[in-house]
Amino acid sequence: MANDEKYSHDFIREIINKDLKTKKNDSRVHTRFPPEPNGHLHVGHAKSICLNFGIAEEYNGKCNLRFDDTNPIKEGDEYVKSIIDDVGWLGFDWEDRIYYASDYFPQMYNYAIVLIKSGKAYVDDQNANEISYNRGTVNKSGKNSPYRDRSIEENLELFELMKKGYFKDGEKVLRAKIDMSHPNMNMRDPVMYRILHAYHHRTKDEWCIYPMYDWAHGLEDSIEKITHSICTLEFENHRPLYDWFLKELKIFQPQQIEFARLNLTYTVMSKRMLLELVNKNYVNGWDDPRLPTIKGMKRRGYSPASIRDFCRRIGVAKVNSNIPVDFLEHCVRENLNKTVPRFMGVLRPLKITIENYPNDLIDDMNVINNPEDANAGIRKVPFSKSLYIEQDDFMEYPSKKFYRLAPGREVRLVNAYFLKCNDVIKEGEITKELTCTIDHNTKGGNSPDGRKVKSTIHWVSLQKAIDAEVRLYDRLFTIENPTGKKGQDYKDFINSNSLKILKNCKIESAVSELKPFDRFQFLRKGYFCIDPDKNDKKLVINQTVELRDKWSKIKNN
RNA sequence: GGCCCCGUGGUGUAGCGGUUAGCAUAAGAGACUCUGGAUCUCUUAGCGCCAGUUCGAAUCUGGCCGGGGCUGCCA
Repeated sequence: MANDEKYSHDFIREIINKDLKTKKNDSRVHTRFPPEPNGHLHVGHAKSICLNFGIAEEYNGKCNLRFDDTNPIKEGDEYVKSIIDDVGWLGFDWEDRIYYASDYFPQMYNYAIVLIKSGKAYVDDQNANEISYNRGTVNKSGKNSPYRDRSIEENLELFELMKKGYFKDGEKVLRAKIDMSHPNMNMRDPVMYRILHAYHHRTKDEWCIYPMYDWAHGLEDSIEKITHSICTLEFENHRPLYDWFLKELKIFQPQQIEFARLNLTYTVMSKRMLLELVNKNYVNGWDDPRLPTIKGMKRRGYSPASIRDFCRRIGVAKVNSNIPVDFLEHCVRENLNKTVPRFMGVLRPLKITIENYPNDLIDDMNVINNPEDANAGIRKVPFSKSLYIEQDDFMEYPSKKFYRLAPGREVRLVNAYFLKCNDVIKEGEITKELTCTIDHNTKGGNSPDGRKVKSTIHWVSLQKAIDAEVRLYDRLFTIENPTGKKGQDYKDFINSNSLKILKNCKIESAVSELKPFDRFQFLRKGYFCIDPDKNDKKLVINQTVELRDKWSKIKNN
């Protein structure tokens, strides 16, 4: 199965294939997704989620959802809930395997005692500044702590007192005894435990010492018998330490594998910046559709399938890359095109009156729901003497390449009639209304005489249209890499026009039946979804992404 | 100055000693179309550099150049 053509062949799967061949780990494949519950998930996490859960699926293995909650100061329950929601929404199943690093605190403590007893760990009384100073620099080796050679008995006693709360925050730490002149800074007697008299979202006040990432993470993986511990590139230099702890303890040793995290153009992905954008109200909350958060993408109308497809298609490697956000949008369009129904909505309405149509007649037209899906069927859409069409679909003095409606010109109203514009009613420079006629022989959209029109436009009955607020989103930043300009704050590049609200949109009434997060296409305009702000009085619609638009290129060239 | 990682079309990836260097996307041209959408066809475009090993190198070796990371009691 693992060798099947349909699966991608990245370097991680290559390692797994080799391990399977040599029957390493009894041919088990067991991964994990280990978020810290200190923020909301974003599309970068989605890449990791798809990788870890995807690999487990492909190899008939398992993937755990594990909260790496070793720092009570930053972490909280609300994030745990949010992460669980998001991973589930993306379409992955951890079955009963939802774990917390904090559940392993007692075991970690015991392992620390093992290390102390073997002379490989010691309690250090230096403060944070001293430790930092004595660690040296990348070019200068560090200095041994004056407390480095305490007796095992003293270390045991002190460590126990640390745990019992005899010391204040920062007064002591437990350190691994490795090598203060190691060329890898991580190996210069790294801190294993710090004292934090802080309330933990799960263990409450049970602990006042908390394990550091490097000490904890390998233990978590080992305890869960993870076979392949996949993380991002910045942990490459931590791998020797990861291995060192497990080897000293002589316990199960997973293999840490590092890959390049996802970067997307025109956005930021760091938790710190995302938090700042939210807290300082540059956006409206964690689920703002302009944000690359999972919640933002959900509200924007991105489907889980399209995000999964995107993550699969960008591949996984060790080169730092910056993926064009257009590619994400391409994946979204491709998925939505095939799966989502079409409706008609006029975003910027222009009234037209059909002179040769009965005043009171409202006739139902048969309109195709989705030309990409033969099973989607048709629906009835009311047609009447007065209609709204899109302002963009009319030009009084058409430019050369424009072939929509213009005075004297004929176009087709989708699934309705051929329409000809006769007069333009203006107030000053502004076009207020068009008077038109239809060819009654073209009902349904085709002419029996076989004549063609250049263009087909959408429409909504004036009497039957419903009003809606439509929110249009543009990229949040004005440059591809907002964090890449040295000396400049990423906030300097925030796009002040990233949100446009259209309040006077005229929508086909069937859209009012849709529920929040339902996705659809407004014919010829783009993909949209119902915003959760929708209520009985107000219909709110988000633009997910525009359709590809050749005309705008022609127009602007 | 130390240590670690990485260099294949514009972008993202495949390649595992012999391939017309594949795929996707972007760009350009055309066909088709009741969405200037979708679909289809074609075109442009790539192995960082220099040596070495070999009958043969994107692939193996060395050097160079370029990019990224590492000096939290964060993860």
